[in-house]
Order: sequence, then C-alpha cells, then structure tokens
Amino acid sequence: MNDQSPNAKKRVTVVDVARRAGVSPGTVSNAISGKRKVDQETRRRIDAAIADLGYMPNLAARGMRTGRANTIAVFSSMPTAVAAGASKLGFLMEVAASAAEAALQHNMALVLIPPIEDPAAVFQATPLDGAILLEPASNDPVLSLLRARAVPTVVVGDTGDAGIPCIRLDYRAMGDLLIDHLLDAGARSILLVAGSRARRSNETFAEVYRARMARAGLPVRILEVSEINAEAGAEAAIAAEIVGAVPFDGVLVPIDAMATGVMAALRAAGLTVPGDVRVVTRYDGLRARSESPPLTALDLHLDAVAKAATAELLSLIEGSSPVSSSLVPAPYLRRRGSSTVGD
Amino acid sequence: MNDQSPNAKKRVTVVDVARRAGVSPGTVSNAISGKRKVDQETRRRIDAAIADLGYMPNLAARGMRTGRANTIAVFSSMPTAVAAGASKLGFLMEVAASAAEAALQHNMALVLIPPIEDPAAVFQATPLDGAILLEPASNDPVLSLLRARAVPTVVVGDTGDAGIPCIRLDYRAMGDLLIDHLLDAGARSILLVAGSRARRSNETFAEVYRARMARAGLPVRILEVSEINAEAGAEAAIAAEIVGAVPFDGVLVPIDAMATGVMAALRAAGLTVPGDVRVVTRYDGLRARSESPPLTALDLHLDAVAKAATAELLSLIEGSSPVSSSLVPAPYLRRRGSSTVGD
DNA sequence: CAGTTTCAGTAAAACGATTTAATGATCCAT
DNA sequence: ATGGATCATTAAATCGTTTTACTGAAACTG
Repeated sequence: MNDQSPNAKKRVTVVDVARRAGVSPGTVSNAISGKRKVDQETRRRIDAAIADLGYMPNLAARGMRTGRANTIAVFSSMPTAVAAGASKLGFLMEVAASAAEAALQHNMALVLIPPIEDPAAVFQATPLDGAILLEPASNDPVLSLLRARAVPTVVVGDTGDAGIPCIRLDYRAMGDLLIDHLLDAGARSILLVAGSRARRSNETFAEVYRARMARAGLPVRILEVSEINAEAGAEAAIAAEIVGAVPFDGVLVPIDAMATGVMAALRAAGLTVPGDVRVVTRYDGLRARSESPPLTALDLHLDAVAKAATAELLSLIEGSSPVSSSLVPAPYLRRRGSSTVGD
Repeated sequence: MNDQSPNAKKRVTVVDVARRAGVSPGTVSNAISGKRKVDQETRRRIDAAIADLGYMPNLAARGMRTGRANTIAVFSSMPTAVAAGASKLGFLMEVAASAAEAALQHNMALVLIPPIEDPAAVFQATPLDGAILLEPASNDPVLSLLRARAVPTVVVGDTGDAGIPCIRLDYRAMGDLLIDHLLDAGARSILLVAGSRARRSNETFAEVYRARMARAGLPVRILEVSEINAEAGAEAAIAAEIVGAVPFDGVLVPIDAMATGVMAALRAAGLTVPGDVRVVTRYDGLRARSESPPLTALDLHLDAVAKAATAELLSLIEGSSPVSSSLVPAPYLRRRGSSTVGD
C-alpha cells in the first residue's frame, strides 16, 4: 500500500525503467545491484531513467527472489515482569537502539521484539535474516525456536554452548567489580539476591560471590527469587531476612527490578542506605538511577555490545567470515549514593 | 535464508501442501487466509498437511502479491544530539517498546528508526505499511518524505495541519502543570529555556509561559537554545544569565537534554537546587531521574500514547475507519527534589 | 421442472524483481 | 583468417503466493 492512490497509475517497475533506457530488465537489475558489469554509458542512461520515473524497487519482490529480507530482530528472553513496567526501557531498548542504527548503515532494518507470550508469532508477521538474542536462559524457548527455524543468531550474554556465536558479557568481571566495591565500602555481611532461573548470569554471579566470600572468610547468604514478579519477590525476601536474627550490611542484587524491591523493603524496615546497608546492582538503567539514593551500578557499554553483535550477525548472514570473537570494553563501576557517602 | 541447509530439500510450499491434501493451491490459500469458505473436511485435511510438512508461508511472496508488508515503523524526528547519548533511551524507545507490543498483537512487526542523517535510506531496507512519527518539526523532512511516498502516517505530538492523523499531546496542559508547580514552589522569577526550532511543542510552551507570566504579573525571560548540541547550549545560556544582573529562582526547561545543561550551569555557579532555583522539565526519562536532585517532570503516559497511535495507524492502513480522535490520559506531575523540599 | 443461486473448488494469471543460459560483438593470439 | 576468450546484453525462467474467472454440482424458487 506503499504507493498507489485510488486513481493511481500503476507502480513504476524495472520494466518501465528498462523500456525508457532502451535496455532489458535484466540489465537494469545488474546496474542497480552491481552484480555484473554494465557499460558506463548504459548505466548513465539507466540512472537517468530511474531518476526521471522515480523508480523505487519493490522490496518484497526482491526479497522473494533473493530469499533475503534485509531484516534482523532483537529478541529479549526475559520474562515479561523483569523487562516490563517502568523499566521497559531497559537492557533490550538500549541494545536495540544501537543495533538499529548499526543495521541501518548496512541497509538492514531492525525489528523490535519485546517479551511476548508466544515468540513464534513473530514469524507470522515478518521474515528474518537473523536475530540478536539477549541473555537467554539455559533452555531458552526463543533460542530453540530460532535454531529450529535455522535463523542465524548471535547471543548477547553467555551460553554454555560454544557452538553459538556470542558477544560475551563478562559476568565474572562484573561480580568482582561489585563485590570489591561492597567490601571497600565496609560491608562485611553481604547478601546475594539472585534470580532463580537457570541463566548464565545468575550462575556466574553466584559462583563469583561464593568464591569471594570464601576467600574473605565471610558467610554466604543467597536469596533466590523467582524472576516472575521479581520486584515483589525480592521485597518479600529481604523483609523476611530483616526479621531474621542475623543482620547484614551489604546487598548484591544483579537484577535491577529486584533491586527496586530490595530498596523498598529496606525503607519499610527503617534501615538507611548506605548507612546501615550498601546496595549495588548490575545494570545502570532507569531503575538504578531513579532510586533514592541512586544505585551504584555498572556501565556495560551496551552501545558497543550492540554494535559488535550487529556486525557479528551481519557477517554470519553473509556466510563469509567464521566468527570474530569481538571484544567489548570491560564493565565500569558507577559509584552512586547507595554504596558511598563521599562522592 | 530462513530454512534451507546446504544439502537442503527444497522449501515446502503451498503447492506441496495442496498436493498432499489433494486440493489446489488456491484452496490452501483460502483455507489459510479465511478469505473464502472451504469445507470443514477439506480444511481438516489441509491443516493436517500443513502440520505434517511443517509448512510455513513465504512472507515475501505473500507480501509481493498482497502489497502489504506487515510492518510499521517508528521514526524519531529529533536531531541526533537530543535523542542520542545517555538518553538514547528516551521518548523514542519508550514509545517504540509499547508500539511494538501492540503491533505484534496484530501480526505486525515494528521496525525501529533511530534518528539518522538520511531517513530516506530506510526505504532501501524495508517496505512499510505505515509509520508513527514523533513530534515532527514544522517542515519536518521526515514527514515530507512519508507523505511523498504516500506512507500512512500517524503523528504523535501536534501538527498545525489538521489533515494528518495525530495522537495529540496536550502541551498546554503540560505547560500549565509545570508553571503552576513552579509558582506553588515559590518561584517568582522564572526562565523558560526553549528549543529554537519551529516545533509545536516549543511554540505552545512559549505561548503558555507568556500568558501565565502576564497573568501573574511576572517578567518574561526566554532563552532560546538550538536543539543541536542542546546540553552545552543550555549550559552556556544559563551561565550567561547567571552572570547578568537579574537573578532568577525558577527554570522551566521542557527538553530534558537542556535540563541537564541547566543543572550543570547552576552547579558550576554554586547555586543550590531547589533552594536558590527550582527546575522542572517535561519528559520523565533517564536524564530527569539521574540528575541530583532528580528533576520534577511529567508522566506523559507514553505507553497509552503508543498504543493509541498504533491502533490509529492500523485502522488507517486498513482504510476502514476514518479516524477516532483517541483520547490519552492527561499528563501527571511527578514532584521530585529539583523543585520541592518536603517530599 | 426450468431457471436461478449458492457452494466448493480449480486452473491459470498475476505480482516485480533476479538469475540463468544463450547471443552476438569485439578482441587477441596464433 | 580461424578458433577461442572476453564483454555487454538479452530473453525467458523462476521465486511462492494470492486472486480472478470459470465450472460443475447441489440446492433452492415459484
């Protein structure tokens, strides 16, 4: 419905251009795509004809013939509750924005797939050349879906599976950075509030946390919270912990939605932050920044991550290069009021 | 590239399904689309064949035949500097997220068009059934582009032109709310820091501001700042104003990137917020929330706006309903530290 | 019962590009 | 001058759907 008005003349096609330039449609196609050589002079005439007639290629027709859609998608795998609400603008959107820009530079469009119940529905709507998948869980249904349909996919995060192209997020470094900081800030009894779903980030954070606590001779206290209804779950868990006999003075809560819940529970109990308890989270998004005090968090350089993922995906689609294990900048600690008094 | 492996059998097509179900391709098409009646029993056989063969329609082929792409786009019209940087997650992303969700429920995909130099490039990449355009300027090039290509378009914001379907943002109400609040907070010498580009929001804010100041018998002081390099521009403008003889105690700065600049200038001059100066902005995004103190701003109900815009656009594409002038909830004031001490 | 409507289905014609195989030129080296 | 190469071009096939125009058969109608 892109072009014709009710009383419309027919769409301008490659045939019209060919006629006007005095060549065959095939030659026009070659001139446009540059796939074969066409004579200087001929090309000039074709360009003129295109300009005169205002020709615009029909992308659907091209796509049908070439099998390419010029489209990639960004999927979020997180359950709705985590990604939605006030921070619908989270991780997904930040990555999507940069990826869209990068994609457009290669004449590709980026379609946005927010968390939905039935990801398969996407294939009813739009053809895809490839997909970027954010932080899939262990047996992520979206990942299965993409593999089943043989859609070239780049994962952002970390999969156990080495067979899947991946822009690696260094969860270990993140954990170290945040725990170091909590210790520096004087915390000596540190809680980890972790998502219960099998997901690489959850596992690695727990691992690092255990190791660091062991090394420092501090107790390990992990609260597992379901990622569905993350905020309320975390709030309840912390509330219960406060009632318990053993006090704590630091909380590492990687998932920002849970951090909101943690802060609410602390406030409700009359505990001060960072006085009584220091709190740190992972993703420096809307939630982290709009807490009071704002939460210490990590700059994950998501724009660089997104660009790397896009580049990787495009080369994967072209089929050419095997895979460059692109390096992205290390996470950087953003100190904020939730864990520091000075600055 | 959606399906075939190197040693691949050919794609399963509607012809294969037809053969297996013992009918003609046309009937299969009718069964799938529901456009014509097909017998109960026949439909059953077709469904079975589809399931057995794992048939998935080729969307490019369908699109070529029907002229529909099942795709809509969200365009941001703002100059890069405003929408990019730390708040790439702004307005655009918030609207896009909700619109994507709404679109998918109608089997439409949403492609994301971040601000780019050459918006026309989009048409090299993907066909569009329609577009949502955010807050276009007066002679917005993107809007011209969309009209020239006869792409059904819904504007979010306000155009002078009544001929264009529009989800109206009530700039007047926004201005009133913010100015009321500044007055309530005791401000008596209020600056307006406004974008210089001809844009409905800029004009209306200025209009409301003038009217309110006149009514209250207060002086009108408008600083016009270019939207290119908004942050630094606003900072410089405020710095200059501070040096000037006439003090001020309130700033209305609708564009959030400029608000960041304003805050920086105030900080640099040693003025306290909200003690010496109250500051309010319009869009309650990342920037507003991560200032210190966080900025009083408006909840614009962008999710509702996005859903309304999507619905409007879809009906516009269907061609059926003329246009429902959908109503969106009124803006709501979010009081924060930049203008209030109590709460 | 002849005449009209429905009904369910079919065969074939689009849709608009790209790609394949074939065709003359033109050029080069023997 | 003959037999290749190389070059620019073309005619025709092709991609996988949807849609159009037709067709019998069955079901009404009066």
